[in-house]
Amino acid sequence: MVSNNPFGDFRANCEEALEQSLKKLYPSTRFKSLPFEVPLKKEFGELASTALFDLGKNLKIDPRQLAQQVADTISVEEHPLLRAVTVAGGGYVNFHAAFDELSRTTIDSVRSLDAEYGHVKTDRPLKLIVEHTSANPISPLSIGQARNPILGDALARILSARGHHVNRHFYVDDVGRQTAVVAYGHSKLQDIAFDGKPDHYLGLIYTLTSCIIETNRLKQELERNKDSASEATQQLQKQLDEWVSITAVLERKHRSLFKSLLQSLSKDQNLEKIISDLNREYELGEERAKKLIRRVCELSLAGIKETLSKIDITFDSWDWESTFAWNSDVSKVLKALKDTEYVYQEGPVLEFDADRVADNLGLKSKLGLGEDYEIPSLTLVRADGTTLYTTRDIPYSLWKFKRADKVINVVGLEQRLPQMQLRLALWALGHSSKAKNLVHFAHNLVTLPGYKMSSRRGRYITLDQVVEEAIKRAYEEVEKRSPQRSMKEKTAISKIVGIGALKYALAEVDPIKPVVFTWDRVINFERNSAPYIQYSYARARSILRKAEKVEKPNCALLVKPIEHDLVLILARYPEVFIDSAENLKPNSIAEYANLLADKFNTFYNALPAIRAKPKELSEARVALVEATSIVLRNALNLIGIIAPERM
RNA sequence: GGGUCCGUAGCCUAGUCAGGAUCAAGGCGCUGGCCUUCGGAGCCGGAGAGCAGGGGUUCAAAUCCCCUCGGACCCGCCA
Repeated sequence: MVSNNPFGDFRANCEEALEQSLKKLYPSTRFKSLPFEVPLKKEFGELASTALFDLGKNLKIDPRQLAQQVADTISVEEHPLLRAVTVAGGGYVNFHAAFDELSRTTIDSVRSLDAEYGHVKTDRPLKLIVEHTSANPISPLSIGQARNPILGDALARILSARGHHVNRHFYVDDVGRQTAVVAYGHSKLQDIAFDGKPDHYLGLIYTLTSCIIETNRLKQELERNKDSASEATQQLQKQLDEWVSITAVLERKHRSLFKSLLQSLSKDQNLEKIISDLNREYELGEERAKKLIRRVCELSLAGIKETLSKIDITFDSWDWESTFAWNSDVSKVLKALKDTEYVYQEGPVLEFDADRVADNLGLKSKLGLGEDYEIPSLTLVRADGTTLYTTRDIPYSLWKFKRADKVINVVGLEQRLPQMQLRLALWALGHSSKAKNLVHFAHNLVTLPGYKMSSRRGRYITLDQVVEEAIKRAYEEVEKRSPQRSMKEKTAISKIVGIGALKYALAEVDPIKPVVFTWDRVINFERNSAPYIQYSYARARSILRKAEKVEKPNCALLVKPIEHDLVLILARYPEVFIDSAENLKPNSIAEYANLLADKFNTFYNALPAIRAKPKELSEARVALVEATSIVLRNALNLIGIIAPERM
């Protein structure tokens, strides 16, 4: 029999058995759901129920006695995956699996479902949009942001394996001050040669331009306030000092570029105004601005795409933010919002009263907020008539919901408030179901020890750098361990291993927790890493290349504890997968893959497969190896990591 | 000041949402073994925490509630 969830079948057997038994013993008592848990020790079986603690308390009978009654009532013959039911502790009912049957079902199922094994389909397939990465097209992707594409891509793969129809969208954030800054800087430097990727070049221009503008602004402001020795002045001075020191570093590193940029910019009078004019013109869709800004965004984006394609991350749709500004979607939304009671004018500025929406619709507790917490208002329109990021995100969200039932925004933790305001805006507009189906998948950042990366300050390690280093280090490892392979093969392997290591390091940690960047952490080849799992896979494949093809293994011959362990882990993969997909937990797949690799290596070391005697045992073990290799590969693929045949 | 999140061995991480078993799980590092013909990026063993601290709820708390402490993030006419 082929099952897409062998452990789930075992669980169902246990539930049936317990339910029937309780019905027999206590016909009048109704049970809502019977609690089960996976025991920590092998001697306690494969699944245990704590249902009798509760019942015992209600009936004022020792739970242990009840458990014994239950165990006595159950006849395991009626449940194919059940071998024995025992009682332990203060009243646990322990269910022991019939391994001959469980092994057979599991191994048969894995081998026949192959790439589909474990990826149990949902009953309610949805059209989903996973929006991720969505980096500003003004600088290269940094390692600080790198969890976003890696987690976003893993989520998309997992949800798609779950049977949802998933589209991956990249929101190109081309509207806003930052693109005006880089476009302006770029426009002053037409013919400078730069070897390297365009996003790296533009990132540098962005930093240098920001630096000059910022220093300038702070100096002017200090000049204006020079008579008052207030706290504000001190603050300004402090900021200026920071920028001056940043400038010093940049000037030293990029002398000629900095010099020519400074020369050009100093000819212009009011830099602040130039930037905000350019921003406004772009938002209005004026040709001059379009020419300048689109050009730099496209250049940057080409570089970003190149980076992403290196790590095998692709998108179905590139959605330009400016589209929504230019096609009147933004103005329609603003008009609709103005018709609600939640928008008010504050001088020239338009504000959205998010707090009131939450109060009126009783949403605060749903949003996890205290009733007396006041949600800050959101500025929709600036004094100069331009809109803000979150404002434009409202029509974009509506646009996404025309194409999907549910939208998952993979966005940094620091944007919690704007993401919440965005949802509240949808509620205010009457789109409550859309608001409910808008999910902010919040993740923490990768930080450098001691400080946060900042592209404005030019303080970042690019993802390109890390990828390159990862591949380089992987090559050295391959060279060390498999010097006999051809150069071509070594290169191919080192890509798979290096990128795998990087992805795994960022995917394995709970997304909500920060990751502190160190090279050794992000490029790790030892246990608890992608290379370790990949190595286990390669070992399994190596056995399979040498072994004869097994048709009908007799899995009941697998009787050693480690063989049972391995079967059990394989059997559990579908439940791990379902939990990971339903609760958006890519890291649990990473964790699982590592556990499976661990068990496999123990097995590998303890028992021979090919040369086991008799032949039937060897066949059964080879089938187990094959099943393991399939599940290792399936799990790795879900987090975007390739399982190599050799390494 | 207000809000959200995090705090598990020297270090990194799982377990916390859906509370359970007198060894709290892995990895790094430390340490003692294993070159057993299927790949040593490996395997087997040892030492090392009682889950930030304190109260409470419960038959049962790392897990739930409250308080305190420490750290991160947010409270922009930035994104």
